[in-house]
Amino acid sequence: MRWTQSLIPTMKETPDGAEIPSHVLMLRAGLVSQVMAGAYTYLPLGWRSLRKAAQIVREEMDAAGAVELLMPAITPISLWEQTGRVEAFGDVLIQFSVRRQNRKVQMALGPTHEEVVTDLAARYISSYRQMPITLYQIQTKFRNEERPRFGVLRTSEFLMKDAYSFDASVEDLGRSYQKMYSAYCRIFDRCGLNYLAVEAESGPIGGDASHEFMVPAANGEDTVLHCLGCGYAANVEKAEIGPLDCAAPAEPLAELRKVDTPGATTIEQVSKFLGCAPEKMVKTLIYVADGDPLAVLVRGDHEANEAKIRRAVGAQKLALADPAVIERVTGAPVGFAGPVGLREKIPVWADRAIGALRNAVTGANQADAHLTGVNLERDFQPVGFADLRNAQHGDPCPRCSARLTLRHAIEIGHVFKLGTKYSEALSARFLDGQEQLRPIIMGCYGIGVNRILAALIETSHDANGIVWPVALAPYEVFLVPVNAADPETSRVASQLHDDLTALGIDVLLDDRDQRAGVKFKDADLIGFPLRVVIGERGLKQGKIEIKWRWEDKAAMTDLDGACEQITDLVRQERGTGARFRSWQAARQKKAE
RNA sequence: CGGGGCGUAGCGCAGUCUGGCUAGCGCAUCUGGUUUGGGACCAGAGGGUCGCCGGUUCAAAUCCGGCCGCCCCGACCA
Repeated sequence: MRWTQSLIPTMKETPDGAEIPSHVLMLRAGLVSQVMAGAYTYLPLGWRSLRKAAQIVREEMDAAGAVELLMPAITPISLWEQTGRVEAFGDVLIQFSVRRQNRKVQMALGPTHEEVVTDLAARYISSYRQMPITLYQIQTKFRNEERPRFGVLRTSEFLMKDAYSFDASVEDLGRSYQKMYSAYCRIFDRCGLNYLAVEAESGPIGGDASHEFMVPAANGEDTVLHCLGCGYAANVEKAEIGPLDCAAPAEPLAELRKVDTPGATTIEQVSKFLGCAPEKMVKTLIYVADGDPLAVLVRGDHEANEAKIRRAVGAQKLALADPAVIERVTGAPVGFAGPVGLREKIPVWADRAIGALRNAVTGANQADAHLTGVNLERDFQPVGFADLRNAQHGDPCPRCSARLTLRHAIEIGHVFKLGTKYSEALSARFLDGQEQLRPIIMGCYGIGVNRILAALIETSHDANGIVWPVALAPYEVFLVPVNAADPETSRVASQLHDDLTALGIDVLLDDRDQRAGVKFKDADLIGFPLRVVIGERGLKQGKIEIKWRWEDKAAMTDLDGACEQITDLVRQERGTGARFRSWQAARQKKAE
């Protein structure tokens, strides 16, 4: 391809509104163009990279034994009604209706395809002999994001690989799941991503039933806890907390005292008002679990974790109580709840860290008042202690007790054991070997293909621009004729372009009538892995220049045989990405 | 949906507070010339419903009201 025949609108300046590196660089390098909030055109270069990512996904899914199909993006609303997900998705589901003759047909744009694929399975899978089978597609998904942001990281329309496994037993599901897990590792390895497979909040099957694939990045929306000691990694919603030092400090018990705290309803306000640290305070949260109110105590500087609470109290449904309920059970408006005296009215659960508090500050269950000198046993006694909070940076690892590291990350993939939720709702049943009719056991597996690009750029750029691995680069080789007006330069460049292209190398020839500096800047900005420069000086000695994007120095090589040499280099790097990886590793080491 | 910011040429911005010359600058584009290894230089040219609607005024990019759009923080996120 020649530059002048493509559409590559690179920009010198950062467009107004773009902040994070991936967004800035994708716009500046002419990969994407924004159409509206949350919707982007993939320009020729961006589309090439996106297709390469999709192709890697496709190859590895095929290798793992999954079969590709394509389901429609428009779906009948009735399918979503059957599984109750019209309500579950709410405004995220993009619904619309069309007129057909004398009736209206209600539809939704697919945000994911469990319903459609399960309906398909219900029609065609009726025997255990047809399983295991895993179906997948690479398709545009639609979700009406409340607030699209971060460039292509959170958009209302995105390319997703979604796969669904169908098994006759939980054991078989485990094998299907493991195959997908391994395929994901190969996919992200091939894409040159530094990722973590983290434990995520699991579904109905429990155990290690869900993993998210995360790329640690400063701008990631997710939070993961990672143990550098043993490798344990989990989403903050899932992360367990190791044994804590629960011995109460050797501080004498203070007198229980009520103090006026007018208008101070938050931990921050009370902390400021009374001059006490948040970690000396008890946050009392009133929840409603399956219809019954209960209180949860966590330390002032901790965050309650609803999934852990739900598990601890054995509730199906759990939500923070509304103000009316809070006022009824505590006798005070929101912001003044405390454990003292609450036990007589509702069950009180405490996070384990509460056990180590001495002379704490809590709400007084009375408007504009708090209690100081509050102590466990003397003043209140929970019905139980459990791990009820989100893990924090520095908390002990549940496996090895080393300290957990908190990192922000971009979620690029998710594997999940679904169980029978959808097969039961949509009557996808099969006959087993004992002639019993049973619901199919499912798993689902998603990859955000756009996010592969964004995550890569977010973690692989320098001051000059993107640094692509060969696997994802829009073009593998960038040919720069220094002076396009020089006939010999242009002849050699053109020949090299044709020869490399014929050998199956993705090459872009910068045939613009521009000064060399402009071309070099764009080469670095877009980040083509291998830059080949053809200049008059070198040509006089029969030499051209070759440089990897991630290296500082260029190497001169004989024009004679250059085509083969370039082809070899690209092919090696295609296979292993070894050069890219070692640059990444060196860079990471430097950063630490 | 709460809080904040922004909207002027393809892109980045100044001008708005304190209303008044023909709405300006840099980049990009076009023409001619000189250049040609890290975003060249000279001369000239084209390109604008100042987000939209309404109001105030002799006069509105500028003041007032409403709306729309974009970005950031928060809430939400199968």
